[in-house]
Amino acid sequence: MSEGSSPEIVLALEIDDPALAERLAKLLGNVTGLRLAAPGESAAAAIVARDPRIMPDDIALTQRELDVLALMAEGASNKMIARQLGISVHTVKFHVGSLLDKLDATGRTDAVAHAARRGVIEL
Amino acid sequence: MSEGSSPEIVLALEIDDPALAERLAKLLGNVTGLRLAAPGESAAAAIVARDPRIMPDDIALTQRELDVLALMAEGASNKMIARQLGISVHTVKFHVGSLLDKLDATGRTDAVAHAARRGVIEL
DNA sequence: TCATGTCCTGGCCACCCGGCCAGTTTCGCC
DNA sequence: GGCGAAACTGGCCGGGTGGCCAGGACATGA
Repeated sequence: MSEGSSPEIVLALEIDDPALAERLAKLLGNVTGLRLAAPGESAAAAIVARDPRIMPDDIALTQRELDVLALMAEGASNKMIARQLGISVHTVKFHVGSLLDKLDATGRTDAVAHAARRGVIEL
Repeated sequence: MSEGSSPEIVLALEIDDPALAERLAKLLGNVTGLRLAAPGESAAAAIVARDPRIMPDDIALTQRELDVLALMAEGASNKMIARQLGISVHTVKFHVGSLLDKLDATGRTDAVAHAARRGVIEL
């Protein structure tokens, strides 16, 4: 069912810059034969930023925060992270709190997603 | 873009598949406010191919699960997802449970990470 | 010396999460 | 019609999470 006359081309818009993303979305929104992918939808092609200006250095993560972040990305709970790093759960929460703050995330899942998007961590 | 000047967005088309590239070029060719980059020209963004070998069929997620998963990747809580989808929190938890099971994840953060790794979702 | 920043720890608490039980409707397939 | 899958909803509850308060140790640099 994929090939044939004219199936819509699904494009994923993966631009960090909100202004550029919005302009592109508006421009591409009413192009017939083309559709922007919903979040998570698999697309035929993706629009990515040409200039990887993704990681602003004003958000500098400390080594310990990177440690915690990496384990968070593995799905580890605070307790597991504490055990792994040999520190207390309270300290883990402290670092997680800093992470949420610096990454502008609402929760640990959001933090991991943001970090992955920015290339801070590799999934 | 307050004035009617030309904040043209230059897009680089970097698709290997000639058929897809041509279709995209044709579709994007006559979109005002947008221009395809000449070879070598610096562009604001690029259109790249999306590897289509992404959805392993051994883990088949339902449409609803994909909806929930996408919102999870945005850092949404169960309550937010419920509001967004117009369903109850219990139903969201039901789908999240299925997701954790199918993706073999220990929690929602792990589920999002696994899904991203497998290409089920795009971050 | 004093200030700053990182890292570490504790308690407390409201809320969220995930797993368990139970049920309903709707849909396509045999 | 029966039957399973998907989607939906409810209650309950132990444990996890995140935000707030407090503090101390240690190194760097002004």
